[in-house]
Amino acid sequence: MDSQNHDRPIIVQSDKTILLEVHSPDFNKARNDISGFAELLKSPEHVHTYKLSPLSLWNAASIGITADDIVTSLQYWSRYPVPESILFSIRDIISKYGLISLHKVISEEAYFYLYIPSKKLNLECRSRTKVKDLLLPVPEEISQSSQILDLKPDTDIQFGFFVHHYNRGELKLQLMKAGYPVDDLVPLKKGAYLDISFRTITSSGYPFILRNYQREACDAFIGNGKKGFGTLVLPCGSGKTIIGIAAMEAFKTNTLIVTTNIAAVHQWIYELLDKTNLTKDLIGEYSGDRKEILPITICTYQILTWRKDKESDFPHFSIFRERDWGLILYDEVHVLPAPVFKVTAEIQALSRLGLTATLVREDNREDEVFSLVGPKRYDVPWKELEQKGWISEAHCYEIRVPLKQSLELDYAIGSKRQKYRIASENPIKTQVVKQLIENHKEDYILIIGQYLLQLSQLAEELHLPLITGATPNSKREELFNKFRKKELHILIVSKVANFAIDLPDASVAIQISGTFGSRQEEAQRLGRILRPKEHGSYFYSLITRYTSEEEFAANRQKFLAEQGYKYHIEIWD
DNA sequence: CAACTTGCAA
DNA sequence: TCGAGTGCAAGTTG
Repeated sequence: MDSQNHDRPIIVQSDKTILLEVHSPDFNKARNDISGFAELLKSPEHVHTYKLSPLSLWNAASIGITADDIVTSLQYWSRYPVPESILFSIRDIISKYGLISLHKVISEEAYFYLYIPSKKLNLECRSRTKVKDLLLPVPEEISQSSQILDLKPDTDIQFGFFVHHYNRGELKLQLMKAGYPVDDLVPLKKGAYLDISFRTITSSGYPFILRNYQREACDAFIGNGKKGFGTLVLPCGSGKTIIGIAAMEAFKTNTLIVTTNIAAVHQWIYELLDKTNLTKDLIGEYSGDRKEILPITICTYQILTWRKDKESDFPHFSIFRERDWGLILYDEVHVLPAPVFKVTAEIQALSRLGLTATLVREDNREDEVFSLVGPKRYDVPWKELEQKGWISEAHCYEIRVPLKQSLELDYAIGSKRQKYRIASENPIKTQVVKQLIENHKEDYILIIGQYLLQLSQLAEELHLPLITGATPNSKREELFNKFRKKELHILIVSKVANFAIDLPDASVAIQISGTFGSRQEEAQRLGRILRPKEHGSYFYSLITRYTSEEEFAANRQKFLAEQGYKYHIEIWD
């Protein structure tokens, strides 16, 4: 073995994990390479773990990274020889990408042709019931490849099948689960024309120009040879909405935008009015309050999936048919609910763009997003954004606090859940909060917590205003405005912080208790709170030492590290 | 009929 | 599992 390899930063193991040494001088370069084709599993202080999965490899393949590129990169950074089985597996998985393809049949509307290159693959498809059920024999009158669009002349079509157009999504999903992601080459429907273009000066009076990476992301989606569907992964604060609007400008068509909540609906409307030539009469809100369907319509995922009871169908799905849409935008596509996938015929026929900060889903359904919305087309390199000053450095501190002595007995005898709650509500945290407030006298601070009781006690003790779900909108706005006008510089907020888009900007966030639930979402919202600041942002997480709270904290680190945050651990005595 | 409150779902 | 929060619809009120 070559001894000079010893300062290389990664170790590739035969279980498909990659270990990356954080303190290596090549850490950043190696990480930028690896993250293009491997998923981050965990990221504690010294060694980060990545994994090569079919999905991560196919995402890489979809933006033109080849098996050779990946092999070269692994061998370049690897300390020890890369296991032969890994190299084989990478080539094998990548070779399956786009092996099977879906085509339009000339003068045939109801069926598509599924191209399968070999007898062996044909048998493999037929051996899987869920795939087989969707396949139909190719009728005899279709005997030549010239009757099928986008096939090379004289391609052997004997191993292929016919597929009903409404099974388009389901078929892609099932074949992806079988290990063969389909290359969907059926031309997408063009929607009705709509004149939409960016203003050079926004309505609010600022000059507006698309940033380079925003243009690049948009081009990666619509550009040369792209198929008009896919997902863009963008860090928080990089201007997802703007990139979505750039795609709309390029398509110039009736567009349906699906978002997570009402606040986001309003945010989109605001941005569209501010930055494009679109007028109010062209932009509709389809929500519980209003049911407008206009050339640009924005709705929530929830209204789409609403139904009277489990037996009835989804009445609002009709929105997909009510206009001649040409583009569907999925905001925060990683939360796309399963039922929306069911309207596959309508959705699969249209151009579609997913926007997200992370492709990770806690239910492991990211493969469904991949096959039904589209693969990752662009990943904004956050390091570059940081260098160019579009996003600022964020410092994360985990402060470990001892448990208050009088609670030790309760903790010892409590159930798992009680333990977690006792640790979370540890009153010693209050002292730390006081100290942090002292340290950040000049900064704007949000204190975030999970339990209302804990929050209201803290609010009372420190004489600070508190916002929870029960706080009426008028009161929220009043406090937010004071905060924005700098009349107020500390605010305590409950889980509303997870959802409210209009949360004011702060440069410091102190989390005094966190949720068991979706950590990925939490990290994402925190990313939103900590928007770029001149002197960087600070995020403090208070954790009670030697309690179950530490496990939760360890798990969350990876999401923060994924966002590119640096992480420090401090002990409080 | 707009502005609420209430109950439900996921 | 629980706690807190959301959005939707339908009912109630001035």
